[in-house]
This record gives sequence, structure tokens and C-alpha cells, in this order.
Amino acid sequence: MERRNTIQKQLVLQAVGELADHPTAEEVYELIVRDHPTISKATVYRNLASLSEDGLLRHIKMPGGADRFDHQTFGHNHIECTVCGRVEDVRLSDAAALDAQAARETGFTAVGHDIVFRGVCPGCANKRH
Amino acid sequence: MERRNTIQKQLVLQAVGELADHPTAEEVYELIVRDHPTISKATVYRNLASLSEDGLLRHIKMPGGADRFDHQTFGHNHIECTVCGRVEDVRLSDAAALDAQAARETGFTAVGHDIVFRGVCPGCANKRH
DNA sequence: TTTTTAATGATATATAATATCGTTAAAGGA
DNA sequence: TCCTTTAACGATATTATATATCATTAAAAA
Repeated sequence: MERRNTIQKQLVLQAVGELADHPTAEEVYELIVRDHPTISKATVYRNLASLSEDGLLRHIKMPGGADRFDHQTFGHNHIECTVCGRVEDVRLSDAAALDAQAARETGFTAVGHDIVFRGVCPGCANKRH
Repeated sequence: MERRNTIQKQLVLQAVGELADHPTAEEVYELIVRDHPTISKATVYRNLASLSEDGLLRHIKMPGGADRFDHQTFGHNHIECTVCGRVEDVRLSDAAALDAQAARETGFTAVGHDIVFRGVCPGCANKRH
């Protein structure tokens, strides 16, 4: 099962890097289609999935919304503004310890987690006085 | 905006309590429709939402799957088996401290979080030898 | 009992993502 | 360089989950 390095795959990887701010599949498609009007949305979804599998992107599963993709693949979490919807990085000191605790508590093995914080970003907090 | 106590709402609340194990909206509907074949799926969704708003149920947003509902509303988290799909409770000692840390890190206010652990439950781990 | 209107059932629509399928082009060998 | 193989493509259909619309029904209060 070889893996081919298509120009579409390169475009998807580059687009996530350019957008940087945790774009959705839709946003990645919108950027690419400007210069490459023949690209298919299915191709964007497929490449986001395969690049994430291969560890070149990180797939962020957003509860209650479209999934997002991160060009930075390691060791951080995310916080979403409930007002404007923007997603920022959060660096937690002991996020990994949570998995160990959950494993101990439940007897589950191979434990990981998806965590997304929600709150109001400083910009939106100010706009409300 | 009064809130009416309909029999459908009672049925939904009771069904989540009976199922106990974090049912999806679909599963709640399936249980109720056996004895009340005229209930609408939209009504189940609406009541799950309104009961969650009112604090009588907890709405668990599952990343990458149908949302689930919990009759137990306070202070615990959840872990999903990646093999069989069942969802169990996890009790973490310091889950609230995470929010404070995220708030300090980012400057966001009113911070909460959605966290779902994933792993392999003891039953499924055994089946694989 | 009558009035008010929140909630209902039926259905249409929205959103996100995956599946299907005939065609195209990437990669390796001749 | 030119074949051959088949992963990946573009177009589109389908699935899954959830919400919106709207005429009708039934809770709650007068």
C-alpha cells in the first residue's frame, strides 16, 4: 500500500500551515480552491485524514462543530471562544497525567483523550464592556 | 416563557435514567417508541436539550460521534472504549483545576471544558488475548 | 370551561463527513 | 523514455446527526 505524494496532498498540507489557526476542512478547501478551482472537497477531506494518520497534521475533534486541523502536531490542547468561535492553543503542564489517572480508575488500557476548553477570549470579553 | 411538564418530557427523562449507560438520542427514542409509537424523534431531541439546559440531564458532546446523555449530572468525566463503543464514568480528582490553568494560560474567562477519554475496556482487552 | 401559547408530530432542511465509481496520474520497472 | 499498476482523483450520492418550519394539540392558568 504505497502512499503517493500528489500535488493535492502538498496543497492541503501547505494550506493548513498557512492558515495556522486551526482551520476546518471547509476553510482549507476555500483557500486552495482560489488558485486551484478543480480540486474536490472530497480530496481535501481525504488528504486531511491521511496526513493526520501519518502524523503530519493533528486532527482536532471539536465537540459540537466541524473538526479542525493543526499544523503543530505535539503536546498541546485547545480552547474555543464561545462568542467568536476562534480556537487558540493551551499548554497544560500535566495533561498526560490525566490519562494515567483515568486508566487507573477504570482499568482501561491504551488511554488517550480529547479535550477542548471553552470560554470567552479577551477580545470578546472587552467588547461586552 | 413558562416550561410545561409534558408526558413526552417525563418519558425522555425516565428513559435516560433506565438506560443509565449514557444513551444517544437515537437510543432514547428507540426505547420510548416501543411503548409510545407516536412519539416523534424531534420531540426526543427537543426534550433532551431542554432537560439538559435545566440541569436534569447532562449533555455529553462526544467527539466524532452522536452526543450522549447522562442521568448523573455532576462532577465526573467519561471514557469510551474504542473497540466496543461503550461509555463508562471516570472520576478525576482535579478536573476543575484544569480550567483554572487554561484560563491563566490564555486570558480566557468563564472557562469550562469537554473531555472524553478513549481506550480499550478490560472486556475487549481480554477478548484479544 | 375557555383562553393562551409552549410543545408536539411530521417533515424539510442543514451540516459534516464518508462511500461509490469511472477516470487520471504517480511511481517503479522494462 | 514508455509501459504498467493502482493509489488517488473529481464528481456526486449517501449517511449520520441535528435543527428548523409549521399546522395542530394539549398544558397551565384565568
